[in-house]
Amino acid sequence: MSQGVAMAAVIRPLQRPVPLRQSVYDALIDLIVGGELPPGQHMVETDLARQLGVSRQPIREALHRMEAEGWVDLRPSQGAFVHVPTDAEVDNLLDVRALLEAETARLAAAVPASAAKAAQLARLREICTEGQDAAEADDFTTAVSVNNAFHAEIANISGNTVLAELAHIVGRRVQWYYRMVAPERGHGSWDEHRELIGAIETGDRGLAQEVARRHTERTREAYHQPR
Amino acid sequence: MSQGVAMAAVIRPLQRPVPLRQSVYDALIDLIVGGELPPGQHMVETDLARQLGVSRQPIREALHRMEAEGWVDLRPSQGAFVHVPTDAEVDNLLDVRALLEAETARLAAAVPASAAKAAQLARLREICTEGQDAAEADDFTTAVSVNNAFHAEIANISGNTVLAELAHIVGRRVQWYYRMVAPERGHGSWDEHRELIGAIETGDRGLAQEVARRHTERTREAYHQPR
DNA sequence: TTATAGACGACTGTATGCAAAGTGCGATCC
DNA sequence: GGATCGCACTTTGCATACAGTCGTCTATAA
Repeated sequence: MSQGVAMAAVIRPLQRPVPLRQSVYDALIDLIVGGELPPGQHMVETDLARQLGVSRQPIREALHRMEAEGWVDLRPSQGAFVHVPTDAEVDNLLDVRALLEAETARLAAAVPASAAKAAQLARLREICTEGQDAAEADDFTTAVSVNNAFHAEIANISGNTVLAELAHIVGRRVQWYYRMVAPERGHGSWDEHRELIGAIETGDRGLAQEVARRHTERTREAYHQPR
Repeated sequence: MSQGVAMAAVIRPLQRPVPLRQSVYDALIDLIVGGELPPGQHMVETDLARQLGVSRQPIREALHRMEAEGWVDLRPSQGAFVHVPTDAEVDNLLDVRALLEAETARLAAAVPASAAKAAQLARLREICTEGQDAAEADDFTTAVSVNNAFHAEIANISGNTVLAELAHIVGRRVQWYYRMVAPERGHGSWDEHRELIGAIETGDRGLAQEVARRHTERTREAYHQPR
């Protein structure tokens, strides 16, 4: 059967020009996570615009999105301030993350075995190896991004996109908070990650849920450790 | 003890001038939930601006926030379209809501009894009565808002503000989807609500969690009912 | 010296303008 | 008659301009 376009299977929606607001959004989050913009900092639109070489408009749009995701607080007629997390809020956020990650893992374990799932599991193992390498090399930056990729992949397997998005947003904020108190090392518990993969592979929902929850709890302990 | 300002306990941060974008945001959500803007509808900034009597700027800002919360899809250089939920996505969202509401209820049940909690429980019962009245009067609009108030109050009791916010956002979207398929009646299961209150009051975490989950599951059944 | 009123400066909120990208329609050619 | 190319219109993306508000600093009076 001939089609108007050859190789239709390979053609994808192709990447439209990335809006400036998106780049600005990414840049600002990096600045916050990286610590250049400390909590409580007043983010003056004009300054940011000049520094990033754009007008105030994309800056504002990025800030609004960041407010919706909890990165900044927007006080009317005063502008944007980097969000200052209280201890109680960090606890709350960790609770939520535990909840979301556990459910994600449970759903992923519930997915019946298939060729697609096998491929995703293989990808998970691959990510694990990368993470371990980064951890051993004390490469914190890639360790973080690899960790994100790991959880994103599990969310992928689970098949619940809504849950995946929420987990992603919450996860990034947790990483930010975590980095503020322990900037020097990632929680390189890649063995736990492997255990989780196993639980997902064998389809043991309860175990997957439990392992994920325990894993998240460890972050809380690390956070509350006396420093 | 005399203070510079009398009645300090009553004074609150006071309401700063509400930005236009906020009003626009509320108005647009009402339009979507109310069905004036059907899913897939192209929301032209200029038209909305003229209809609401403001410039394009506040419209854009509201649209960006609405995208972050899943109300509209923003296609680059094409504009905003009212989000079209797929059946799979509705299921996903219902799963997430079940998860969030159940956890909220569990946390609320875990809060130790106190004068403050007693007052909140009383408020819950009050809301229940209002809801039942509205349901019996077939006043769907207030029934919905009362239902929202009910869940918001439980989230309040739970003390986890992060969870509360998430539950609120997800809950509103569920109500929208639900209303699209069953515009004529609310799910007036106020007896279940009362059962939930009881579980929270006696501090039975497991029961509270279970009741909340069951309650949410009923929504799913109603949604998938052949129509 | 302290408290208060006034004015100045800075920043946000809103509106408008301009250029580029996209879409749809019509003319044209096979 | 059908498909394709090109043009014009629509709409967004970004920039700029203006007005209102808030915070602060200073000068003045008690």
